[in-house]
Amino acid sequence: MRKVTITDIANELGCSPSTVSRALRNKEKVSAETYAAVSKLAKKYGYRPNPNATGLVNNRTRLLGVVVQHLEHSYFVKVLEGILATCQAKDYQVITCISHGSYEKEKQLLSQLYNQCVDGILASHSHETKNFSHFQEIIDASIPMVFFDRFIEEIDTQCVISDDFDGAKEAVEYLISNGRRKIAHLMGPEHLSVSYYRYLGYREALKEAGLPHDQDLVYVMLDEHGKDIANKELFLQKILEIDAVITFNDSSAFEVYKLVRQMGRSIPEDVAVIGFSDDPIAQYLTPQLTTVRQPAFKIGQRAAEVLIHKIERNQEEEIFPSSLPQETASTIVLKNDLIIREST
Amino acid sequence: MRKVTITDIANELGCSPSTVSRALRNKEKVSAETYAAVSKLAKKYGYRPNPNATGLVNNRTRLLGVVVQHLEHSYFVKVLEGILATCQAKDYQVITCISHGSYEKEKQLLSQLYNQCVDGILASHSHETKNFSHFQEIIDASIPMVFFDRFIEEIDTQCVISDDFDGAKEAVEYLISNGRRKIAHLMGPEHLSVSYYRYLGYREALKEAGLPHDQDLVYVMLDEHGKDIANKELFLQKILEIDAVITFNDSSAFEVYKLVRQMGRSIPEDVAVIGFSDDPIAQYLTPQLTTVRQPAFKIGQRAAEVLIHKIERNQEEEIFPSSLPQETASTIVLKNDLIIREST
DNA sequence: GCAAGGAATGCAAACGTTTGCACAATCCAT
DNA sequence: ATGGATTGTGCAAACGTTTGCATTCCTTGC
Repeated sequence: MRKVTITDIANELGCSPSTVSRALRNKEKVSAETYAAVSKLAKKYGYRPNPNATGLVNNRTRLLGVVVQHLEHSYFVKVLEGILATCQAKDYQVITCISHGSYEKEKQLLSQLYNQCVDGILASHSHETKNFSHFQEIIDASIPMVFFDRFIEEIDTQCVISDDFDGAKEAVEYLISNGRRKIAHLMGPEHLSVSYYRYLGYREALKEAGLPHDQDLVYVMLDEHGKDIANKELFLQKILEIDAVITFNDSSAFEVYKLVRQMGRSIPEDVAVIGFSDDPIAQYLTPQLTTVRQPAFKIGQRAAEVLIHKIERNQEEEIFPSSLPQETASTIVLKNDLIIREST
Repeated sequence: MRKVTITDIANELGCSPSTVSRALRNKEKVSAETYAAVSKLAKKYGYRPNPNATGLVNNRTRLLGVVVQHLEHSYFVKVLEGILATCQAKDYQVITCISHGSYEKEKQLLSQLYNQCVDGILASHSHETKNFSHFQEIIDASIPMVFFDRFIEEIDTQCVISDDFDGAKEAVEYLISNGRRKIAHLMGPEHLSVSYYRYLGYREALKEAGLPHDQDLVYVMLDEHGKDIANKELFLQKILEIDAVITFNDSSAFEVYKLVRQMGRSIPEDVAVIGFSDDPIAQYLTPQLTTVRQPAFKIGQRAAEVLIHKIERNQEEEIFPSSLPQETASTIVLKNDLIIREST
């Protein structure tokens, strides 16, 4: 019941394992007959190289690690699907890890992946993480690493994100073009770069349209779903004056729906609402939610492509040292799409 | 930049690698001093065994494969989270694969996992799969395997599912206890065992309550989301007569919402609706959807536990052949919960 | 007829572990 | 003192590959 090895084939053929190895990887010269005989037997027995053995000698595993904070939002699931799609095509396997938003867990997961000898790591850091030295350690150990969804200033490596500034800006421009003038913003948790970029996009659109920026129209979510909002009472009163809201994500748009109704106003007639992400729930809300769709799948794909490119570049580098120019840290920014539905 | 090896430690200590190995695994006797010295150095350098090397000699990788048809329903995501939780605790890594509902892809993924030398596989077969020989081949190659979510009669191995019969039955009983008498069922795709069990549960509840079973109240979904229903026109007309519907999943309950409204009736006053799964969308519908919650996380946890138990049992078996009684194929059935919301 | 060159193959070391066996040193009972 | 356990350690093989070097055999050219 043992899997067939290169030695089994060599024995049956009466030649040495090295010859079989060479024939299989078609690298150095073997005679045409040997090549044919080996190929035939290998096919017959469905020979596959033992990844532990090749891993040991080549010092690579074709294993990639993914660290993500949770899979509750469909956004991260889609990113993961994108990663898996690319890895499937390029013949890498993916080890998925969830940090549950915990800094300690994140540290632990990274060190596990390091010990597992993955060829590279894709990560989106947890909410809780303020100190990024555990990522730096991985990079220092020369494990290629690419971040997605979240940009980390402190760390000098590649990153794939979506253009949140532009996404928010376009959404607000659309509201303005529909005649909305008093547009509020329900902003995400303050320390997240994504919250901030969306906020800036919102401001920029107002500015370009010559509308005043009123800080009283900006409110901050204290949790991921918008159930808890700073200065909620003020926001409730403001709902009577505004004609549109753009929120940080789709579940918080649902909370806004409730508040707007609580104040006796209707969507979209009195108040237009735009969410962010295009979570499946957007289509199940009444009215269906207009939202900024992030290219989640594509983010995953690109991130994996960048990582694999980096890995294979390193591989070459080892064979021909310094044949390639030094790669610079770069950030790939993908465009969002505004999906217009009934709430605007 | 190389990781520290057992030999490095041995050299620094002036002893042989075998001594270090023994000290680290604390197995055979080493002197107290050697043990202390080795432990100290190992800790100092953060020594971790190379998984390729241990994998090669022990013929195990602490890698598990998961094959799932997609991650679009939060159900499968939660199962995956459960699997990851157990594996995290037991120090296994998980390679996730998505079949996208394709039989060919499923075959390909299984053989990849086999070639990768995973210690075991967790799988839920794709919609399309009618022939299960590729699973049988894995089992014949003595790779431990456990199925979840879907039961396969043809294959003799362990399986973890939820009690769909009972879940549906309880839901219908609840409707009856609320005075509903003409209860329709929107059934899932016909060849799936889950569809059938839910249907049977529905019938059983009617029977026990002494209500007639009317086949005109049962309709079949032609897709996963219930946008396409066999005999849709008939169903529309029936909506005028019925006072409740239980659907195959939550997204199809949303379609039923639309149809009920289209016929000018209201939920829950005229028609109560119950879904299945407790997808997050259930809470975002208006009215919020009563649904049968499947213990998805727990299913994943249990499936992984069963698999790991099987793997470690096999391990022992190799050391002490036939010391343990033959394990029998068994099915673990977990209970569902009825989550009561506004739609009933 | 023989050296030079090339093609095809084998040998052996290496990757980092584990483990059966052998050996040396120590201990206790006779 | 002598013998047999007991204890700690090292040697070497094994796991399945890859690969630099050596070897063999065959051309080919003079």
